[in-house]
Amino acid sequence: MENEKTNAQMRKGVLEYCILLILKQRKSYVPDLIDLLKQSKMVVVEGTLYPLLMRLKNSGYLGYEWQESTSGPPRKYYFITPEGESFLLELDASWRELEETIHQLKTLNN
Amino acid sequence: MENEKTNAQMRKGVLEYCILLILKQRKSYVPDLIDLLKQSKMVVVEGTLYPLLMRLKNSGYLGYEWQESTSGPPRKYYFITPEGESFLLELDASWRELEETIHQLKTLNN
DNA sequence: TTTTAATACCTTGTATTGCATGGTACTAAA
DNA sequence: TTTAGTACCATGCAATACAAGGTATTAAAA
Repeated sequence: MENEKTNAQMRKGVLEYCILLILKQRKSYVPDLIDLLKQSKMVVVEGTLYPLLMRLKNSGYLGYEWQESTSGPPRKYYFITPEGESFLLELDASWRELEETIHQLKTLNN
Repeated sequence: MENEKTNAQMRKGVLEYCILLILKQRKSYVPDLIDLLKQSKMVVVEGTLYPLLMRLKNSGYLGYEWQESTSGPPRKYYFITPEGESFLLELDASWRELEETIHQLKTLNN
């Protein structure tokens, strides 16, 4: 149980990154995102996602558009903006650096 | 500047993991840890580290011993316990999963 | 001897943020 | 017209990283 907390914390840190990775490839609305993230073992709930999307939108990295649905209320589809794409490039670099860091720490030998 | 925040957040999530990776290989006291982490671009300050080490110790993952210093007050050297080692194995698994997750999300194609 | 500088420990207060919970609104079917 | 399903969003709490400041020990300088 202690482990799950740290496991969760690891995943938290890359949550924004994951969202942007997904939205780069397909417009999605919140239940879409939750499903996709669940498939990737990133368990996330609405209460986390909505504020996060709001922040990313307010930063100019995301936009959205409404789409009618045949089975319920309209859906808010988020998509990545050009600024979001370049932000994503930086996150790619951050991620690579982080991988490199962990690799280094695993092989401290001096 | 926005990037640095997310970059930092990514690194936060694996901070405990990094600490344990280091302590598995050498006993260290706080200024040691800060130096090593700085070399790995994980910028961390005392105010973060002390409470974190306290938590890990209280969870049984770390122990410590005092050592005299020739250049100042005695140092508190932390080391990893057997429980810490097995916790670390779980974190290794979490990290591998996280890498796998990101890899998957980068190649969503359906 | 007294003071200063360096080193190392630790605590407190603040801000961020993920999550649990609950609320509102639209659609379709019973 | 009521109920169930779907989707949006907001509020309050808890965890935690960090900034800032405080205490204690040692050694060297005054």
